Amino acid sequence: MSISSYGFSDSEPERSIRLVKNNPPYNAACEKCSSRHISLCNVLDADELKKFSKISTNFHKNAKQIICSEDENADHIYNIKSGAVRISKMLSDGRRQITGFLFAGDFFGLSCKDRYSYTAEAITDVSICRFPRAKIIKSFQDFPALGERAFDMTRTELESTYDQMLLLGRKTAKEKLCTFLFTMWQKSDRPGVTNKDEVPIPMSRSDIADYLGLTIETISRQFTHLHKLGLIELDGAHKVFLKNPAALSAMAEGD
Amino acid sequence: MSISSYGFSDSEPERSIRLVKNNPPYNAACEKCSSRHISLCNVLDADELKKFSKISTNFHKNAKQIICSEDENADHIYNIKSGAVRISKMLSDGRRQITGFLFAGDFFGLSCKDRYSYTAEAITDVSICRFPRAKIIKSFQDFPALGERAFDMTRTELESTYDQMLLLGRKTAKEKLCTFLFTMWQKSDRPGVTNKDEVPIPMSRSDIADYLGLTIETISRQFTHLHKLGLIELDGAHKVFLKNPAALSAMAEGD
DNA sequence: ATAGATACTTGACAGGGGTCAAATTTGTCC
DNA sequence: GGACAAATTTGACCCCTGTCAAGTATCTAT
Repeated sequence: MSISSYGFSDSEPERSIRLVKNNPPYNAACEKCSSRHISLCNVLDADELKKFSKISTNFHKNAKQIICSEDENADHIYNIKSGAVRISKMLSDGRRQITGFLFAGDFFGLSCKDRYSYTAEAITDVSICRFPRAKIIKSFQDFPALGERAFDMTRTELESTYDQMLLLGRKTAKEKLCTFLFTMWQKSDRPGVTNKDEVPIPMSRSDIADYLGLTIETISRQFTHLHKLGLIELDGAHKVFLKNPAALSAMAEGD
Repeated sequence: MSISSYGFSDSEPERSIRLVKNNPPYNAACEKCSSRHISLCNVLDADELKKFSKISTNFHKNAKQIICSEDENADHIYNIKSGAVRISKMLSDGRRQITGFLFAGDFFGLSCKDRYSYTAEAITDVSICRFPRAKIIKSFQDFPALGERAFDMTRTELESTYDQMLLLGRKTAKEKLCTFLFTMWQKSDRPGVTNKDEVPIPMSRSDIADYLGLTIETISRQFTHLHKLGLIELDGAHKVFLKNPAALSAMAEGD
């Protein structure tokens, strides 16, 4: 079964279709977008945003729905307003590699070919805005700062993939999970997280395994191991408390 | 021993210093650059190239010399005119991951931070031109096509890192080496390679191992294994003949 | 609240690739 | 061209992580 058998248009919820139909002259949602300050468009002033918002469409996806699929026409760029998304590639026999987890403020889909080279799926319920590819590329010319911002974000993403390659190629299972947890902790000073030690883990063990190049059993064993070492506390499978972030970080680098 | 103890300035050969001193009003080398048609600057017309070439400096490095180091100030962008370069990151205990091999036409060093996040070393003798970071970013504004070209090349690089993450996280040793050899074969229709089956392998077994997340012993064993399967012939360690590229490609994907 | 499905954890065992060591080939420098 | 060093190959052995299986916890829907 190919993952591309689930097309975007098939899984498009009715809600977003209504939004498209009622699309105002400019997208009022942009002005009050909660992730605007950390998104691609944060370099635009009020006037520019007003113009830019005309090409934006908002929609929601429920957890587990596909946002775009490998080998599908790369017609849109997606910007996450809230929720978590996983980006993955698959081999023909079903082996999967998750190349990244994306959150509010992240964008994806700016392919260099005319087809997506990966699949994006909602981990949690997500709120997303998207832009037609041709129009956003035009916008990069109309608003050079926007193009520079997209370039910057792409370079940042590229550098983080280098770190992930070091992890995948050279770190042990324990180091991999420590790296993952510490990174999630660094990202977790967001609204909704009150406790400084608390790290919400929206994705499943299976997702973590496919992100770190391990199996779910190894992930589970390493969680248990870190717990026995006193480095973490678990409250269910999706909430972790880091008891010693510094030690975890050191362990992540093999020290 | 930190790799950053070898600074760029320490290993700068005298030859390139003379070149800097004799720098003409514009860099005549750009006009007749052999890698111009595949490089960053291939979007510039003759006039633009003349202006752009003023910020370029040419130099050579011998095999094994360091071009730039992790944590060093990211002052320059480097463009490879000929030869092969490896990009790597290291853990504190010496474990190394090579994130990519670069060849004529490739560029590197366009960091999003003020320090390089990786080390670049010459695998063969290399001919390189470089540009001060601040000036090339200015050039992206003066010549928008240049910025777009850099952005395109960065996105292409990003997509190839996704493939490499799939390889590192989910492929077997055999599949990894098949992928590597097939990719090198695809890149090898370059001047200097006459035989259609011939693939020059400039890098060492150690480099290949650190690129594929394996050890040199495993690389060596897999070379022997592929030879016994009749898929490759070896002429020394640095020249491979692909006897059946299609089968190798299928094996690279696990089919 | 209960039942079934799904997700996660734990255990037993095995194998792919790592480690250590030695032999062989290739490259380099007078 | 010969000698030494470096790189590569090959062999023996083992461990980390994967596989297979069973048990436990959590989630979802009535």
